[in-house]
Amino acid sequence: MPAPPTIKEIARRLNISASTVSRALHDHPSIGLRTKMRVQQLAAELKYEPNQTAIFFQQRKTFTIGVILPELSEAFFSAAISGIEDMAGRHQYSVLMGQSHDEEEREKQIVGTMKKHRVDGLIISIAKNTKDYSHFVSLQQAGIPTVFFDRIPNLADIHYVACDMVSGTVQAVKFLLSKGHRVIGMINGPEKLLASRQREEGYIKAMQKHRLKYDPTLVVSSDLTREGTDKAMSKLLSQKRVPSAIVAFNDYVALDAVQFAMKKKYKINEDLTFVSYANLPINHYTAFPPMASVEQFPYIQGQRATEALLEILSDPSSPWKKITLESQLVIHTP
Amino acid sequence: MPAPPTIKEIARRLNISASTVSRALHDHPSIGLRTKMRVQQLAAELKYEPNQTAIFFQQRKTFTIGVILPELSEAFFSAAISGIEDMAGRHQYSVLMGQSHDEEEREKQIVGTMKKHRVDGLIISIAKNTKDYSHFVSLQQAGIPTVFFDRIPNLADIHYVACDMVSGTVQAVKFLLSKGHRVIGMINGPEKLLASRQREEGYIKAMQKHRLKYDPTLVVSSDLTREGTDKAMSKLLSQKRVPSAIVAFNDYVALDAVQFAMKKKYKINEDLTFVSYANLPINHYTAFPPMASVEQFPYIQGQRATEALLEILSDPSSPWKKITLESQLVIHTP
DNA sequence: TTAAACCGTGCAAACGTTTGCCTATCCAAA
DNA sequence: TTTGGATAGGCAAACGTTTGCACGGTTTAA
Repeated sequence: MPAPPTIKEIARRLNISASTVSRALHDHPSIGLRTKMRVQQLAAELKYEPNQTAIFFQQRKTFTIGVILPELSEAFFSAAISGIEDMAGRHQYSVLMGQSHDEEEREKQIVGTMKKHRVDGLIISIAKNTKDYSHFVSLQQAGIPTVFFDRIPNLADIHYVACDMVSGTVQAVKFLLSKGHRVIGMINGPEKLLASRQREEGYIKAMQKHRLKYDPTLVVSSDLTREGTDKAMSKLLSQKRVPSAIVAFNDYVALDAVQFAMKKKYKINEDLTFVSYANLPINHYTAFPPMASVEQFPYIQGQRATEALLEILSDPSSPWKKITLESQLVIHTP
Repeated sequence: MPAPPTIKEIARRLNISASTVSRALHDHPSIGLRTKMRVQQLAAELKYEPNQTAIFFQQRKTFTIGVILPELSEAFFSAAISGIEDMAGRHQYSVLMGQSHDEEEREKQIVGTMKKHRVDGLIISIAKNTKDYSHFVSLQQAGIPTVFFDRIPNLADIHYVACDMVSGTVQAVKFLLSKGHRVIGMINGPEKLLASRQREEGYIKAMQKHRLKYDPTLVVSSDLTREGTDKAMSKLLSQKRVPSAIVAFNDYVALDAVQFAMKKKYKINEDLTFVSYANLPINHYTAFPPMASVEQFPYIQGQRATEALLEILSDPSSPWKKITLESQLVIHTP
């Protein structure tokens, strides 16, 4: 491993100055054709590659964006990161990765690393139990543009990309109504989550539009564990008005709920129809998938977040990006 | 965004030299306690953060490892990258990501970017249709240690981590034999793949151990598309000896095969038992998952690859790492 | 009392690249 | 012959940090 060739080296060999070499390599107009050729040829011969670390340092810019996600191995996030990487790559940006494992401490630490690496900007989906936002504020102070994505903190002036669950939920409930269901249950998530509130809002909205009265006992909440879902299900199925269809908070919940219902001898999607929110790529394959899923387009969200960030980077005075994608019901045709 | 504080700035304010500040910040023994304190206090006040880009440049080391994978959104790879990130993070390394989308061109381009970024080392799972390895050779020339992982190129002197499918296949076939199956089919992948050869080898080995003769007509191959799998299945099910159990190349193939079999009114895991190789995290949830899966531990593979790379980085003279993990049969208890 | 040892600090170079400004040469127009 | 403008290229500083070496001062041992 001989030291890689540098501009200086080329300059020395050609008996010209480093600045000339640099300009020649960049096709600067004030360099004569002769020298330009000589430089470029020698550079090719030596397989010269610019030392980006030097350039990053000198330009105070790294052409790198940091991405902090809760869990890289979750289908939703890995789709998102795929979108991020594609869009970033298309614009010659690199992607630095970190996963918080939904822990606030780790998240703060990664933010620190990213800051030290002098990433040009960040895309973050915050950890579940992050309560303190000081590390995000410090990013603002440091002048590192940040686009939040999917899980966004409750702060005033931020850029974000998120997916509105209201519209998707309205579609989901309407779909069930159109299939003749009149008693529709919902297994929602923890009440403090924005995602939960949006789902409930959509549920109510759809019912009202159809001039049906909203029965709160049909909306139960699960802590998203299997036990929580089992509890929610047994509550739902033991009430006076037993639903003929259920909207589940997400695919994991739906699958738990399906298993519960199967144990109770319900015929899935006959006695009891399920609709869910997609995070698993499996509907194709499961024997009793939900009949329809509200799709959140993680890949596209990732792309849009990256796009937004790149725009901010090229125009730092650009206004707050508040991008909301519409979720959309996808009906599974078996 | 005022310019972030630098060592120079601290030095100026304290009327001492930059070198003293640098040393004080690093707890260098030759700096007096008084100055050390003063420096560290001011640094804290100013929220000084070392400019890593300067350090990277100066140290010719970036504490960054590059990862190039075919597809970030595939469950197998996203699990792997999770392992990589965890292990890297534990050692204060960052991870730079790239996905090749299984295209040779893109792969080469990413290798170039990684080189320019001066990553300390690389972990690569090569693209399906990469035929030309020159970009990998150039990495060697540039002195960038590279650990290949799962999909490894056919080159002599390389580091790699892979998972041996032979042992897992032997276990899988044994498992089926122990369940009383005597006619066991296999849907294998394209014959040129190492992965396919290993599966067949395992199949034969297991049969021989049980003094059963190897019937080649029971091993058919699919191009891994649904159509290919359907074709393979219909071949398998229309022969004289119809298998009562099938070993499928992977989960995707297995699920396609299951659907095919269901259409033909087979009762899954009763008339026809399936065993597969895991790449989906869904066995828990599917109604008719394979009865068992050969697990390849992508997360662990990722970790081990990273471990290996870190060792190489700390001891560049270390010998070629050729790490083979044993695959292992996991029996799904419903 | 002198020399040696030690302590705390500063100097300056180096890492590779870019860029504002200056200079030298040449040619043409006045 | 002077002026003036291209044209082609060099100088040097700057980015922030680290580190080998030297320096002046104080203490310690002989």
